[in-house]
This record gives sequence, structure tokens and C-alpha cells, in this order.
Amino acid sequence: MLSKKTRYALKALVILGKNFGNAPMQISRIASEEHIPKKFLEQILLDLRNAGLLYSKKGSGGGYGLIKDPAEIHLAQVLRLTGGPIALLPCVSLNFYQKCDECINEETCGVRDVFLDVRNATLKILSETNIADIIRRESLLTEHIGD
Amino acid sequence: MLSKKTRYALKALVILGKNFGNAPMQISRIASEEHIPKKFLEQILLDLRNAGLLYSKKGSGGGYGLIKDPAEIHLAQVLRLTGGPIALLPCVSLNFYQKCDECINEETCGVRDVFLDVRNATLKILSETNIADIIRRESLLTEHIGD
DNA sequence: TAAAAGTCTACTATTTCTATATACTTTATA
DNA sequence: TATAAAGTATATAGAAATAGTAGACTTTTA
Repeated sequence: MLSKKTRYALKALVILGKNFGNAPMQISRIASEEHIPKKFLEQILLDLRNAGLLYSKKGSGGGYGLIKDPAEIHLAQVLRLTGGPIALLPCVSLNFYQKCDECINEETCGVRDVFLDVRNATLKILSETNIADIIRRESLLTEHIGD
Repeated sequence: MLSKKTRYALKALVILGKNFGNAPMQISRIASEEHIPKKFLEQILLDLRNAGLLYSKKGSGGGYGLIKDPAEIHLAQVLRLTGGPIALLPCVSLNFYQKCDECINEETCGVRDVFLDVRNATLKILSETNIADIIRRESLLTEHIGD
């Protein structure tokens, strides 16, 4: 399961993506529009800023905005930044590898072998999908209500 | 990430799968061979028994064994039994559905839409793979050491 | 110079996960 | 038929991760 942190980060990036090119948007506005606890969101946006996804502007008229084009922010990156591993087993994670302590021989572990496949399938989707895609999907879904 | 419980369950089912057709195998043997805390494993095997995957036999010469053929036990089933949802978002889970409390409109949520795809990809693999497959993969991997 | 807005660090509460403890039941067999 | 082997059941403790809150500080604009 994705953590709340990751979910909130995705929601925030989507709303900031829709706002891309305009004046920065305040934390409190994002928080209230997306039903996210404000203080929690502050931390998350800071992380995203420190990771180079967002710029921030202090003072009156300040707020947050995307630095990159929404089409260049991939979900895999967001998950890793905010939630950690994408893989379902530590021994199969590319960016957060850890040996399973109970495992006898990783090289010949059949369970691991299957979850390698799962990771590859998940990663394919998450690294091919970006924030702009999500916004696009949202408009498609909104158009087709009642289909 | 899979819980330890799920990982232990999978390991136990694999070793019991290899033993399928023979006399039941004791908890303590499984625990020591797979490096699983015995008392924890007891609970897990009980759950799997109550779910209809294993039979048990008490007393001297007793132990646990698979009821079904290893080829009929799918990973999706094991994960659901021991760890809960396969999906990465509660609003996208088939067996453990829950509304995301921050979500405004589930029907038009673009994030949800992507994680529906992820779930489908994961579920395809996990419902097509069974314990016998894992055992088969293990022998293939063992044969090909050093390739 | 005051208000708006982000920054930073620390803390607390809650939940979930992992593991252990203890007492009990059933079965085989000597 | 007593004893040991093995599973059954429930409770509880400890640890780690997650979620959220608090408060004081800095920068910027009007």
C-alpha cells in the first residue's frame, strides 16, 4: 500500500501540474482543495522541493509551483521520494535493496524470482506514467461520466 | 512490501509443496530449515489450515501438509490470506476495498486510474503463478548457477 | 513595519507488525 | 494407561513505521 504521504504528494503534484505556468499556489489552498492536513502537506512539499521537483516562493503572493513540465515527472520517482521501495520484497528492490534475513540463497529463490517479475511489471507502468498523463486521464474520465 | 508473515507463509508452502504426498512435516522442522521463528510460524500455519490450504495432524508423527496440489495454490490467494490487499491503493482493491478518505471523486480520479492498471498487472502475475511454479523456478535457477 | 507565506526541527500519538508466553488438547506408543 | 510429541488458542509485549501536530523562525511584499 502507498503511504498517505505518497498519496498526498501525488495529489499535490497533480493540482500543481494543472496550475503549471501560472503564479505559485499556496499550501493552504492545496490542503483545503485536496483535503490534506496542512502541516503534513508542508513537510511533503518541502521534500519535493528539496528533491528538485518544485520551486517555492516565500512571502505574500508566494507558494509552490512545478519546476519541470508535468510530463517529465514520473510516478516511479515520486513513489521513491516519498514512500520508498516499489518492489514487494527488499531483495528485489533496485533503489532500496536489502537482503531478506531469513533467505538461504537469494540466487535460487523461487519466491524472489516471481516478485522480480512483479516489480518489472509495476515499474514499467510507473516509469512510463507521468503527472501530465494523470491529468489527461482525469479529463477523459470526467468527459465519460455515465458511459 | 510484503509482510514477514506473508513471506514466511510462502516459504512454508513451498517446502510443504516439495513434500506433497509424503508424511506431514513438523512446524519445528520447517522453522529451522527456513529460518522462521517457530512460534510465529505456528500462527501462520494455523491460519493457512483454517483457510483450507493445509491439513494438520496432532500427536507423535504429526505435522502439517498441503491439502491441495501445489499447482492449485496461487500466490494471489496466499497474499490475501496473510497480508491483505494486493492493490497499492485501498480504493482499487478487489477484496479489501475502502474509500480513500481524502478523495473527492473516485470515479474521475486519475491517480486511481493508474493504480488500477498497476493492480491488474500485478494480479495477472500473482493469480497465474502457483506454488508448483515456484518450485519449478527454483530448480531452473539451481541448474543454471554460474550462467 | 506588519502580514503573508514558506522553513525547520522536534515531538507525540496511533497503528501495525513481529514475536513471545502460557496453558490446553489430541494422538501415538511404550 | 501414562508419557511424550505435536498441534491449538489466546493474550500480551515490544518495536518500528506512519501520521499528524506544535511552535518558533525567515523571507518577501505592500
